[in-house]
Amino acid sequence: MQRLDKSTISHPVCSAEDAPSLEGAGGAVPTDEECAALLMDVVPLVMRAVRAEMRCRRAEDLSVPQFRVLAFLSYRAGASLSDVAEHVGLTLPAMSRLVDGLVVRGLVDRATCAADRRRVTLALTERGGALLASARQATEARLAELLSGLSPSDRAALAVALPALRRVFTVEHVR
Amino acid sequence: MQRLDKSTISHPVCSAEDAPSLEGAGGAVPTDEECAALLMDVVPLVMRAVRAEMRCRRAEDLSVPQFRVLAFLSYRAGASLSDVAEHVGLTLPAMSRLVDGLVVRGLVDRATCAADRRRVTLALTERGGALLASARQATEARLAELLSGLSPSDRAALAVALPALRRVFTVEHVR
DNA sequence: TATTGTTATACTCTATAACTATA
DNA sequence: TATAGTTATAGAGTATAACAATA
Repeated sequence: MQRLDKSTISHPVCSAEDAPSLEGAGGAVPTDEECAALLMDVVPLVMRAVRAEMRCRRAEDLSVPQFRVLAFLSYRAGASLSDVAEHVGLTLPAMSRLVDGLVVRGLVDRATCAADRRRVTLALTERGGALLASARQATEARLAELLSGLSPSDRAALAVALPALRRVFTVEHVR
Repeated sequence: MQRLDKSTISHPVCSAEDAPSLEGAGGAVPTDEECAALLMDVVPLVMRAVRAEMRCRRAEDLSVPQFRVLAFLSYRAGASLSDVAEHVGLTLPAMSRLVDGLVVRGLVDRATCAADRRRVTLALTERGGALLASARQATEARLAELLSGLSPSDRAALAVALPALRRVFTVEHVR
C-alpha cells in the first residue's frame, strides 16, 4: 500500500482510534496534502452523523439534499430548478426528481414562470417552512450535544476552519 | 422561518456567498449551536467534492463508503462483516451488499471463518490494495489542489479542528 | 436462545441519454 | 439553434423485516 511518503498520516479515512493523527506533530502547520488526508478521514464521519440525525425523526424526516433544497428556497423563494441544482450541486434531472418528492409531500410549490414559460418557479409552502425549521433545530441541537465535548479552543478552530472550507469548496469553485 | 434567535447564523446549510458567517463576529469563541450550524452548512459541501472526485476516475471508481471499507481492511485484514459495518457506520445488510459488489469486482476476498463458521473474514486482494492506493492518492491530490487556496493559519486551524471532530463523531460515541 | 450474515423489499440519490416545450 | 425541464433507465446506498446457519 504505497502512500505518499512525505505524509505523516499513514491510514486516513478510517475513523477509528487506530488512525494516527497530526496532533502529535508538535503543532506544525500541515501541508495541503495532510489537510486533504484529514478531510477524507473526518468528513464522511461527520456526514454520517448529520444524515442519521435528519433521518431518525420518523414520519417527517428529510434527507440531506432535501434539507438543503428547503434551506436554499427559504431565502431564495422563486428560484428556478437550475438555480437550486447549481447551488445544491446536483444535475438537473436529479434535482427534478428530488423536487418531485418535495412537491408530492406538500413542502414545495412548483409553478411555471409567466415571463419565460420554460422556467419553473419554486418556493416553500408553509408546511415546508415549518418542517425545515423543526428539522434544523432538532439536528442542530443533536450536533451541539455531540460538540459539547469540545474545548473552547477547539470551537475557535472550527470557527476558522469551517468558513475557510466553505470558501474553497463552494460549488462554483469546485466545478 | 423561525430560527433560534440566539444564533448569529441565520441561514445555515446553504453554501453560497449569501450565507452569513461567523468571521465578522470579532473572533469570539462560538457556541456549540453555532458550530453545529456551521457543520450543517459546510460538511455536505466538502462531502460532495470528495464524492465527485472519487467518482470521476472512470472505469475504476469508488464510492465513499466503498473507499472507506477498503481503507479499513487495509489495516484490519481479516475483519468480520460486523467489524467493518460498525466502523464504517452501516447496517449489516447494507454492508453485506456493499461487500458483495467489492467481491464481484475482485477487490475484496470473503471467506468463512474456520473457528466460528457464522463469521465471515474479509481482506483486500492485491487489486483492491492497488486501487485503494491510487484512489487515495488521486483524491488527496485533487483535494490538496483545492486546499491550496488556504492560508497557513487556516491549515493550522484545520489541523486542530478536524481531529477534534473525529474524536467527537467516532461511531462508538455517536450511537 | 443468541449471534452472524444473507435475502427480500422498498425507498432515495445520482448519473446519462433522449425527449418536449419554449425562446 | 439554444435553453429549461422532464422522462426513461440504471445502478448504488440505505433501511427494515424476515430468514438461515451456526453457536
